[in-house]
Amino acid sequence: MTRAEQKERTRRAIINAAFEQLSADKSFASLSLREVAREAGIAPTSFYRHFADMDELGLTLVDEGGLMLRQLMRQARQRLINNTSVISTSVETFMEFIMRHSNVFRLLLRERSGTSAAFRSAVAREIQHFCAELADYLRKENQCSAEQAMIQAEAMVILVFHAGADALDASDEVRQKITEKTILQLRMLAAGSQHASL
Amino acid sequence: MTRAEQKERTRRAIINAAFEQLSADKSFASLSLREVAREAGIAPTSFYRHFADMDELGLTLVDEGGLMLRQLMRQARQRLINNTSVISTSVETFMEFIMRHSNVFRLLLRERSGTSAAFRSAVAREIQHFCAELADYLRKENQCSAEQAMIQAEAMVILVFHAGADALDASDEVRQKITEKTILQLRMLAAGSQHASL
DNA sequence: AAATTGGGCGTACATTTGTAAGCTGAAAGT
DNA sequence: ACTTTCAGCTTACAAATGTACGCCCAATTT
Repeated sequence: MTRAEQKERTRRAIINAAFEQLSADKSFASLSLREVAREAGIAPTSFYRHFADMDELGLTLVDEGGLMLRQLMRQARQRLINNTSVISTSVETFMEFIMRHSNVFRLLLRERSGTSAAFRSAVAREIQHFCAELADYLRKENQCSAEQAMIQAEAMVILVFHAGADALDASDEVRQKITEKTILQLRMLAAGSQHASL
Repeated sequence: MTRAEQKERTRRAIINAAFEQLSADKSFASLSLREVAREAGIAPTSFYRHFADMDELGLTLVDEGGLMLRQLMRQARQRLINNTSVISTSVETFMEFIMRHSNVFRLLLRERSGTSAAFRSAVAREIQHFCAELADYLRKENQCSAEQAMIQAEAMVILVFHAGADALDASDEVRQKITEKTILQLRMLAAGSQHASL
């Protein structure tokens, strides 16, 4: 095995260890370098061969999380071909995502309002991608102004994100309720955005 | 000075010290018992005379924060007498609140998706009060079903909260933009909720 | 073949943390 | 006047943390 390969491998081990330890009761901030190193199976000081500090690791995690989100979006758009309702398909796809990758979602959710400005803007950037693509879709669909579309898209993303946060801790049954509620909220927004007098 | 008075006084000192230390770069979770005690001007172990642990203090802070929120709501309703637009008055009042008590707002914002289930549900409860009162208002105003009103109210509160989070770090100018955007979003919701076919 | 590089390790240290144990002195109760 | 109560203090300790320093040895380069 080549040296670069091995290095990449332990780098992944660190990243995976970090994701692994994130949970409902464990935020990234409460993660210690030593804990991550332990989980990754390396000595604490070896951590520095890959990241300058925990912040650098954290930003990497946020980037990866954002990447996964964008993949999710593509997936949702593919589903649209076979399904008429944009809104319900999107919300349901999102719910599947947060269940499958709850740790990733929790990271983004928390660091969005976390203590590190770098983290906050990193998450904001990822969400912005999300909004921009949705706005683009809305503008084409509804033939409204780009600004109007963006404002609507942002509201939609906020609502869906929040619904995801609630759904994380909920039972299957409650999560279904939340999904329906969110769909209704998005439809309110969609209907209202068509109104001339705002 | 009576003994009970003195005890209450240091209790307040602890609470105030905790609020004082919350900031953009310091969450409650990253607050240590010793730090708070130092700021409050007492010995670390004296902390235990007032709270069993940091969690108990944190829940107290959340309660106080919720109380302040409800006071804010009353204030907004009083302003309504002299002003026609419910939505813009409410959003503007909210923005004033988060600027004046940014530490309090940050606490609620973060612990809403924090690592402690007790904190999360405490914050959720406070926000629920907010929603319930708003829903009541909407129901009377729009003569819609209680359920519909609640769904709309929740969406509104989520959007306003999120706008507040963005506004915290923003300049006066940007904050104004955010305020206008949020008002527009709420109007979309209000207009859309009147649509029969959802 | 020899020299260099670099990932991983063990040791070590200064800090910070939560909290246990026990003392003190003034307020409150008798 | 006495005893009791109790908020606050000092001291003490074990645990955990970030990270500096230097060694090792296999992959790479020369």
